[in-house]
Amino acid sequence: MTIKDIAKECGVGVGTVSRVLNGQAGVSEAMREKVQQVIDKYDFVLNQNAKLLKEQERHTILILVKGMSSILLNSLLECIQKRFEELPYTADVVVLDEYENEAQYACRIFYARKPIGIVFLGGTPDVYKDDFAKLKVPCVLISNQAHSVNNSNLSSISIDDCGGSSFTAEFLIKNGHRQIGVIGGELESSELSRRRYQSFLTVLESHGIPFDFEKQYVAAKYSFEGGAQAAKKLLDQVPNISAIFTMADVMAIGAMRTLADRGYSVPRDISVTGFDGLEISQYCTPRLTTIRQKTDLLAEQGLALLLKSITEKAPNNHILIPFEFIEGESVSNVR
Amino acid sequence: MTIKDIAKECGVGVGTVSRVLNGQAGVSEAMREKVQQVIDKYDFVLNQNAKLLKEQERHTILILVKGMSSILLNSLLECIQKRFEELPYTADVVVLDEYENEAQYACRIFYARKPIGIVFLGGTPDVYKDDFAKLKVPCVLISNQAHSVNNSNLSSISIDDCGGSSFTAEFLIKNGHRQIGVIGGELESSELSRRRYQSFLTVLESHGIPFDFEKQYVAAKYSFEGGAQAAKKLLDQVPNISAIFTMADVMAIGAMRTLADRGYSVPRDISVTGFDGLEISQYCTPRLTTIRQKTDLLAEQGLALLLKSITEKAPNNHILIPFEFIEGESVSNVR
DNA sequence: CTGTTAGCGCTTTCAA
DNA sequence: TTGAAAGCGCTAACAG
Repeated sequence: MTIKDIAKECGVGVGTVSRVLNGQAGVSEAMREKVQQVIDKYDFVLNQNAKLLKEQERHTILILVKGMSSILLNSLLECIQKRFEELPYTADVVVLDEYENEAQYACRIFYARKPIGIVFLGGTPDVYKDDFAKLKVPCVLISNQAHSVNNSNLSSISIDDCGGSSFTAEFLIKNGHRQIGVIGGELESSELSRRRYQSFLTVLESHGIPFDFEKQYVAAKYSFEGGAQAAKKLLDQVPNISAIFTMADVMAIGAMRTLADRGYSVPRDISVTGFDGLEISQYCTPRLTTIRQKTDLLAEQGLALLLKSITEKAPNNHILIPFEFIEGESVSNVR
Repeated sequence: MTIKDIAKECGVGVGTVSRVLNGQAGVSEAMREKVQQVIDKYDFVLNQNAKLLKEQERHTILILVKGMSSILLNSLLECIQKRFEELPYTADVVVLDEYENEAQYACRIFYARKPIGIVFLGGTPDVYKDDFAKLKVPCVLISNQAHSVNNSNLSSISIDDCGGSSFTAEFLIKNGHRQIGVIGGELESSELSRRRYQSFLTVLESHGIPFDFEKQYVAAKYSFEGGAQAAKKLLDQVPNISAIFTMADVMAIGAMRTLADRGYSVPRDISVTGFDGLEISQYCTPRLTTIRQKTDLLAEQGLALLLKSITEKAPNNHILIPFEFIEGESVSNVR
């Protein structure tokens, strides 16, 4: 069933049918109705490939999701999908493995699919800097900063990592904690982790609190298991910590698991803080004290950024979203 | 940049370039190399739309995900994506809102995109029975049963709900529980919930344990918040329960949150069981006693089912995957 | 082994 | 307001 068949059945030309299907002007009301009836009769839908081939495909926005395992990205994706319902664009979702080079992938797919823009959900511009620099369509990276990539097509929007880390540090110190362990990502490979660590450290230093990186910082994967393993190492290296600052809720939950297994009570014996503010963080016991990423804002404004680049050729932009502190029950006052 | 440009630069016909690009036989080694060089030089990639238009798009398998919020579907999607790397098909992922009619959507998109098969991740065949019956390509529903839909194109693979529920019921009873609350889905609209409830009930009855549906069953959404709210209602209606059987880990976690807030200790005061065996279930405190869905098996075999329908025109099939019981720490022995 | 060519289904001029 | 016709970039059948 093609547009031709519909045209034949109506006894009109394909042009007319096309116009009706696309809601374009230049068709008499009577004719429009007649054609629409046949279309409805067969539940006819245009062949997207032919349509896009002809139109040079300028309606698709590619959404590259880096690793489905992150709960944060999921809620982000959900928000974005919702926004697309009102948009005159089609969202094409592609899920990449965690270890793939998302920028390179984006470059390749760009030639093949000619999207009008690309949304990166998650992604590590610091790792694939060179490939990110090659992007030739408006792009936006949501949930991480892309300052360091020198590409006028690439915008980014992310939480104020530094603010969140500093605030948490101040909060812990205010509550009397001075022996604090930190669980985060690999500092060499993750700019994000570096930012969060540095801000945290700076606050400690400003309070004259020493920090022995070798012992008190443990690198881990951003996962439950990563957090659990890291906590073990941390406890072994620094048995007398009173608090653990983690760079992700999943890590915090993993760490709390380890603490429970070793007989520690959170927050009575050891306090724990998270980062992200996932839904689960307010349902686990104890509720996590954490920094919430406003996923709806991230999604909304990130998309807006991209659309502005597309429609108004606005220059790229790097936005920082303010963090929100959630005081749960996982930090105790040890003063 | 099109295949024509490449051909021109090489001084050959488009046919030759096409053959090289698609790795087809019938090109001399020398020519192949020469063409490949130009292709590499420009990082040329075929226009998918043109290719698919011509080929009548028989390479795409559509993956319809019903609601991104379910952690279970996420891990399922991840497994499936991984499998596709070895497959000669392209996966097209579409995420639908929770309240959309996935079967109707599938029918529509079928006309437009002509996928060779469709994977439903999540979905409620009992609700959209009529639309599921209309599907005209091989389809597989993963994570729910589609027995009730009379459609020879539709296969399904899901966990043995009944077995899982019965086993949990026996386990609770063995541990001395007789006043058990149940938190599940709306029985009127969810066949899945009905199955799980019925099996549970049957075991209770076989042990001569009474169950007052009005008071002891609370319907809720499959979410943290749903579980939390339902638990409140349950506690109000039946203050003397010693255990709560939930139909999802997220519900169980939500329920445990409520229990903690009301001062109950799990499992000392009240036991709780989950369903799904999500990763988080083994990181929360206490670890959940639950029924694990083997997502890798579901994904693997579900996809195999679909491929068999596609390549060998195998008849549809409804498979039940055995459940796995995970004994966590959320059930106490009250004998 | 290689080049030429006829469409795939659609949109969009251009003429009528 | 309508229909006819020219491609969009590609594959595959056919001819050389």
